Order: sequence, then structure tokens, then C-alpha cells
Amino acid sequence: MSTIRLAAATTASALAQRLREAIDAGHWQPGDLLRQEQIAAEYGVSRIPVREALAQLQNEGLLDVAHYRGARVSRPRAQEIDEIFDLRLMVEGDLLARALGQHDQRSLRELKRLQDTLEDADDRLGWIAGDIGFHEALYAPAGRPRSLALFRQLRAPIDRFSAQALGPGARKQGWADEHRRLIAAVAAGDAAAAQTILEHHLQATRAVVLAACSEQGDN
Amino acid sequence: MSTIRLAAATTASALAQRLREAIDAGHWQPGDLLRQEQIAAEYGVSRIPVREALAQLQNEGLLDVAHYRGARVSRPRAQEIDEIFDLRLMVEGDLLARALGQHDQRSLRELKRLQDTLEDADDRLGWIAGDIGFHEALYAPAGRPRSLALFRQLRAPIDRFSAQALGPGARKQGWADEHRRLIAAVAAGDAAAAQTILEHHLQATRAVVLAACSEQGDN
DNA sequence: CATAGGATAATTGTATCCAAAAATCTTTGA
DNA sequence: TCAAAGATTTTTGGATACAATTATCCTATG
Repeated sequence: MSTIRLAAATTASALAQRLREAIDAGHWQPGDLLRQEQIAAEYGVSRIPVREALAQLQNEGLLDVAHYRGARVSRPRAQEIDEIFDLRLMVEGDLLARALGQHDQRSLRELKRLQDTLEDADDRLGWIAGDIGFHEALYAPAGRPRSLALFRQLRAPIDRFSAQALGPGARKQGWADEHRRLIAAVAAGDAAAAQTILEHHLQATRAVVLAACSEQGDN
Repeated sequence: MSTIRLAAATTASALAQRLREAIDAGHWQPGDLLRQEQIAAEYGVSRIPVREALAQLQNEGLLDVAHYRGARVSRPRAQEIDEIFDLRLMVEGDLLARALGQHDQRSLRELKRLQDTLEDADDRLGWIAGDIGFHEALYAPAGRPRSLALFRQLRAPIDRFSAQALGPGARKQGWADEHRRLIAAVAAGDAAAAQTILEHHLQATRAVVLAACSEQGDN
């Protein structure tokens, strides 16, 4: 409809951002077919940047693209989600352990501030950005850019389900409390407690995501 | 020069394969600038599939692409390589542990066969493919496709340096022996031994890769 | 002589157009 | 009526052409 005009380097990356948000927000559902022409018309661009954006989302794990058959919103298998959470436990556990001794008053204040913002999020996109921001701030002092990138990559294909189950308008069952207890454990320098809370946090999220994903059915 | 004709779904993926091999083989060096027009002419295609291939290699970590500024072969920092190997230790250690009980006579025979082929490899590309094949066969029984994909992804940006240091024509300092001892430990079901050997194997590779990478200098 | 400014060239990003493949519809035969 | 085969439409992959940005070279000026 309206021509894209974002503070992005290129049309393709701006499109990728928009489409990513559309999928995360649930505007596109798993299995939905994304037509190049339709998207191009909708955003007032040609199909070339659309194709580049779709390729980008494909290797983020948000789309399944088949040769000459179009791009569909991916529907992760329960087993794959399970495996992703096992990997997250490893990677995020390592990041948390390394970050623990590196936090200071400034970073802790920032963590609390981010948590406040997160709890005020009133849509799924805001919630996802907020939760990623919180965890990134939690792990950033580890000084491990590659692991942090991996953290983002592992979340990408499942954040839409987390947001659906934990985001605004959902029963949050102590999820915010876990974040605050994480901050407290980090502030106290209690590595064991922090690890335990993180593990519990991720296990709970895993269960909720698995439920949200299977709820969608195999339609 | 000659038009691309590979058993690949698309021109872009065939190109990506070729360029990946060219980088792994050392035909392109870190810092080298890949011109779209030049590559297009060389392979007898237009710039469109070239761009898609470059984007693919970018998110494999082989290229650094800057807006309007071209694609350069990436030059990983020592710190990044270090971090990658720490991640490999986590992921591959987990895969090995899970695979251990799942191996049988057939898979062990296959492992030995792959190791034989690997030791016969007479160029870098063959060595890389062989080493990946060996480790994939070692980890495959774990039944963890996502972790296996992560394993490949972590190797991608550093395999060219491993091949340079460990491949054909290099002093292999007991590297093949470690593979054979791995097979033996797996055959014996000795989890602790297998972990120890794998850790040693990766630590040795890390040192060799760091040396090969810094050798290239910051030209 | 060094350097800042601008014109020129080279290169990338995007739009338009054509070819190849897949999906859909129609027809035909049993 | 149903299924299989062929024509038509739709959609994607790739080539060509154009616009936007960056790099290079030349000149002017202190």
C-alpha cells in the first residue's frame, strides 16, 4: 500500500524487518504462503528486494522456501523446539556464568529499567523486543558476541510462540518474577542461584511454547 | 568463463557452492573483494543469482558485506575463533555424549570407512568434506538435526584455516590418530574417554587454526 | 606541495521484462 | 461419474536496464 520508508540501509532489509514483525505479531500464521507479487505490491516495491528479504527470513528459520514453490511461514516440530531449548540452556547458561562477575551497578540498573519497560509492553512485538533486550543486557557483560548472536538466532524461530503465550494479555504465571529474581541473584553474585532460576525460566518457557505451538494444530 | 551447470536446484545455490569452495580452497583470501560483475561474467550468469549467493555466504560467515561497498572474504578475529571453539566444545560434546549409546556395528564400520577416505584426501576441499563427513557420522546417531546444523554452521567460517593447517601436505601431528582413538572409545562405549579425546582434538585444532589465521597477518 | 572540492567513473541496489516451472482448469475417454 | 492428459494461468527464477551510492581522479587554492 504505502511505499516503505524506514531508517534502513536497504529496501530489502527494511522489508525483512517488516515481514519479520508481521510474522512475530501473528499476522502471518504457520503454513501461510507469502506471494512475492502480493508483498511487492503491498509495500510498493519490486520483487527483487522482496526475494532478498524472503531469503533472509528463510535462513533465520521463519520461512520454509521451496524451489519454484514459494515461501511458507515455518511450523517448527515439537522435537525441533525441544532441541532448540536444550541448546539455549547450554548457550545461555554459559553466557550467564561468564557475565555474572562482570555486572556492575550501572548494568544492574539498566537491567531493572529494561524489565520495567518489558512489563509495560502492550503488544507482542514490544514484548519480544523487550524480552530479547533484557536477556541481551543480562548476557552482554560476558563479552561473547558470537554466543550472543547464537542466542538471537536460536530465539528467532520460536519468539512468535513465546509472545503468544507470555506476551500482553496472557496469564504470565510468575514469568516477570523470574526475571526479577535473576536480577537479584546476579546482584548478589550468586552463580548457582542464577543458574537455577535461568534453567527454571527456560524450562517453563519451553513448556509454554510447546503448548502454544501444538495448539495451532497441524492444519 | 563456462556457464554453470551443476546438479543444484537453482543457479544461486550452485554459485554459492562454487564460491564457498573457492574460499575454502584458498583461491580467495581474507580481505579480498568479490565483485558482482566479475563473478557474474566468470560463471556466465547475471548479477541477480550472484547477489543471492553472496548473501548466502554472508550469513554463513564467509563474507562481510557492506551496503553499496561490496563483499569481502571475512577475516575472523582470534577472539572470535576462540569463542567458536568454546561453542564447538559445548555442542559437539553434547552430540558425542548423546550419540555414544546409539552407535552400532554398521555405524562404526561407516566411521572407519570415512576415516580411511579422509586420510586419502589429496586437496583441501576433499579434506574439509571428509572431516565434516567423519564428525557428522560420529554425531548423527544422537538424532539431533538442529545441533548438527549448528555444528556445520560453527565450522563454516574456520574450515578454510583448518584445511590449510591440517589438510594434505601439512604435518598432521597425530590428528588422524585422534580420530581412530575416538572410534575405539565409541566402540568400547567409554563415554569419558571419548569426551577427553574429543576435547583434546578440538583444543589442538583450535591452536592450529589460531596459528594459521594469525599467520595470514593483518595485511 | 599538500589538501579540499567537485566532476567522472565504477559499483551496487532496484525496477522492468522474459523464461522456466508449477498449479489450475478443461477436455476427453472409459 | 471419475480419472488422466493436455492446455491455460499463475508464480517463481533469471536477464537486462536504470537509479542511487561510493570510489577515483583531476583541478584549484592555500
